[in-house]
Amino acid sequence: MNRPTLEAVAARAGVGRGTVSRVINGSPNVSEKAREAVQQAIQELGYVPNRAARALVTRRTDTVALVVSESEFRVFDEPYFAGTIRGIGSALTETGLQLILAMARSRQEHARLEHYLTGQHVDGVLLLSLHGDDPLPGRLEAMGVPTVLGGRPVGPATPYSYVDMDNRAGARQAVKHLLGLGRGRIAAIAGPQDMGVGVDRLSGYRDAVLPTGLPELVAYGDFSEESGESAMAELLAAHPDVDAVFAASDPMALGAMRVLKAAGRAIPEDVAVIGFDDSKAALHADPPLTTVHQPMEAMGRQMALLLVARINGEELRQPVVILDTHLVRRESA
Amino acid sequence: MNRPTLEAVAARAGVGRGTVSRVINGSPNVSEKAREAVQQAIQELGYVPNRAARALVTRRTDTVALVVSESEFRVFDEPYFAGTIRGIGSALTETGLQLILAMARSRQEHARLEHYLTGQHVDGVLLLSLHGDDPLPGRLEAMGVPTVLGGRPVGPATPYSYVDMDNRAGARQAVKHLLGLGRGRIAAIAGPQDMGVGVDRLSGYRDAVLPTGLPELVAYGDFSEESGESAMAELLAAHPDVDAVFAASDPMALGAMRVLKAAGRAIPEDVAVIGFDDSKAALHADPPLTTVHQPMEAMGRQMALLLVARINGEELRQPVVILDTHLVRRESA
DNA sequence: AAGGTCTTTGGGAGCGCTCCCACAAAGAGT
DNA sequence: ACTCTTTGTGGGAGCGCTCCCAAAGACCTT
Repeated sequence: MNRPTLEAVAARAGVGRGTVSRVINGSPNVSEKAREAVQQAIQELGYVPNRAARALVTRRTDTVALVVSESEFRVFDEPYFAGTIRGIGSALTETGLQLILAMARSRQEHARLEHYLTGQHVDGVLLLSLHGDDPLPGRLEAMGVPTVLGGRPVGPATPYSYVDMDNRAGARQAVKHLLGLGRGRIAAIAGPQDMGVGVDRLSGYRDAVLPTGLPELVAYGDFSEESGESAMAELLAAHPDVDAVFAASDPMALGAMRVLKAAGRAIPEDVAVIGFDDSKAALHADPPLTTVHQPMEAMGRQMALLLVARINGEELRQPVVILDTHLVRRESA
Repeated sequence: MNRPTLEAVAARAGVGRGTVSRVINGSPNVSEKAREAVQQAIQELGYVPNRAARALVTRRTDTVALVVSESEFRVFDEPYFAGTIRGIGSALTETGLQLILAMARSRQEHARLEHYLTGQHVDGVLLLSLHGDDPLPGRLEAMGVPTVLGGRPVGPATPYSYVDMDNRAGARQAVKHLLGLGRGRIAAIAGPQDMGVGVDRLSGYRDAVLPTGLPELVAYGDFSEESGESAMAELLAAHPDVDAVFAASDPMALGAMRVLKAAGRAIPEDVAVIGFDDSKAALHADPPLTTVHQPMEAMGRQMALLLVARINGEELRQPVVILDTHLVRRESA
């Protein structure tokens, strides 16, 4: 039952440890004959290198962590999560790295997690949907742990590398579409303003509305369906004449639609609605929700690729990647 | 920048390596004085044990893998996934184990994954929603890797340990509720019959229908919304007089509802609908979907706990855990 | 006071690997 | 023929930890 070691392979192949190691790590300076002998021995013995032993000497664990911290614990429920993790997974398997899922709910678990991540247990860290000025990325980078964020962090010119959607352009395009429909009382249900996504999607709305001289009607939510409902109720109370809504997330748009319907407004006749995410739920909504598509799987892939490049110490021309978004027209607007 | 080693801590505390190791691992035979000195040194140096070094000698990695294989890659989209992983995460952090997410899309990645998992890189494996007679759990156990399944595997009396919902009882209860409503043409949209869940939920339906002498009207789906739509269409064509539907998953129930509405049937007046999952979407459906609740987070926790127990070599009286399900009555039935 | 037991301690050995140095073998140049 | 490379190879050292053994103390007994 005991797994064979490098030494066993060497003995079997009639070579030294060094040669076996070279074959395994693809060193060029190995004779064809030796390589074949080693490969056969590996095959016969079913040899699998011991990661721990390798990690001990190389000081690399070939492992990266995807951190899901307390406030974003519900990411699992969110439509974008599946795509992102899929992208991360596919990019990572290609490079042979392992993905560990690090979760932290309480504050003390958070501290423990930071301790763990900085304690040479992972080669790099992937951080999803950061809120506010979370100190984690700064601490990690300070300890020499490469970190890549998913979504622009708030604050001016942070030094972190990240992958993000072009949220601003997407929002702008959505609102311009509403404008093109002849709507004149366009409201926005914005996301949390302590997140880059939240800020950027609202900026996009403003970009489109400002030049027209039309009023800015804004309510805030936290991307959840419930918050979309209350924001819509608020909007409806303050501006009964609203004729279009741009919601910064699909769940919020869905919540808004529910409230609008309950208030007797026809969609899109009375009020046009556009969401953001291009989630599955948007497609199945009634009426199907016009929304802004964002390439989630690509984002995951890019995050992983960026991280791998940084782990390998490559000089990055571009530590930031921005992915295109575009409007998907359906029936709600 | 170099992280301190055990030896550094020992030197600082004025004790030997052995004593530091004992303190870290909570050995009882350490004097109070030594323990304090060591703890302070650890604090001052910010010492974090090197996992690789420890793993090398203990032959334990303190890591378990959650395998998400090709066919179930969409689990990320499924409502039950979030709860399960949450439960796994919370149970695991308590025990200090790390969770690695192992994904395999293609067949060859699958082979590589098996190689990896059996190659002493993880202490145990968690397998979600197995299809058919997947050879993976058998291979893993044969190689001495403890494995716990989420959901009963098909086939009579497999030797694996697993955690499952009482799917049969839940389904039976749902159908009995339909019967209690006076419905007499109750159809089932069953899940894949190569999965325990699929089989059991259909059995529950039969348990309730059989004694009544009413006809069994069954169509099959794969738990997805789309499959629910086509199954419902099929059912409607074959049995236009159907007055109730029990779907083996919420997405299928939602798909069925869409088709029913399109066919002009009122829910629940013309056709009552019950789903299974108690997902968030069920709550927000129109009308709110009556469904069978299953404790997903508890399932995740139990899976993790079972695995940990097996890893620690505990003698298990009960290598199988079945969790209760119950009907949640809303407006669709 | 001497011998016993139990607790606590330090440190050698060794886990399986990579790194690197020394050296052998094979060409290449004079 | 001889040196000087170049290429390929074996194996010592050591990564940071746990295990375990021998020895030192502490505390009883008689």
